[in-house]
Amino acid sequence: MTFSSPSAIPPTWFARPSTIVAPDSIGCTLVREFPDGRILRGLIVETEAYAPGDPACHAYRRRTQRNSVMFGPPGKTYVYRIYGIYHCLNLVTDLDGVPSAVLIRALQLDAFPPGIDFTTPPKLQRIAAGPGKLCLAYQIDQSLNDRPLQPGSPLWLEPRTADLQQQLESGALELTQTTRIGLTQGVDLPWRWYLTNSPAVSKR
DNA sequence: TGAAGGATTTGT
DNA sequence: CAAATCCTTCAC
Repeated sequence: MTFSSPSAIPPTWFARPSTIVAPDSIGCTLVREFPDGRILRGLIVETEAYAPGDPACHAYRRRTQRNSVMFGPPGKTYVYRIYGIYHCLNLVTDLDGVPSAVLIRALQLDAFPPGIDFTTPPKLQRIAAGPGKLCLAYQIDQSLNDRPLQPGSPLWLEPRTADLQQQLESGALELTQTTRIGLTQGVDLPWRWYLTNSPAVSKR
């Protein structure tokens, strides 16, 4: 017997500009279901937006095989390999035909991920502090590209808890908006957001 | 068909 | 600051 998760974020939620979805994603939970059925959850604490007309966006020049999923409907994964070593996870956003995405840059995990040997275990708060590191922890590679973000898939999102939402509204928790990291173009666009003072953010 | 370089991370 | 490492993208 299977039930659709009432708390999963629906595709329509992603059908907005990446500059809106990116800050809205902070505080949501990224859920990973491994092939063996184990579930891992992490709070999204850092994101970046990539949008049409943005020279740093992979889809800036034209549609290619790699970036094609960004041109498609929202609510799917866009995973790419970076520097031949790591992977990065994006959420495809905005309307079908509008190439844009939100890069997930850091997660605050609630448990150590399975399947990884830590000879010298780092702090739990730093294990998913960075886009490449969170993909290692979540075992995300290109086989998870172009997957719907919904229960039954390897990855999906759950909304902010009422408590966290209230903390944001009351100012007990805040978002910091600043410029993106590691770029050579579009360096001045303030399209990076993170949960202020979170110990799991990649860089401050 | 070849060459340059990248939305990173770690260690020197 | 340089290395690791590979594949995408663009130029010839």
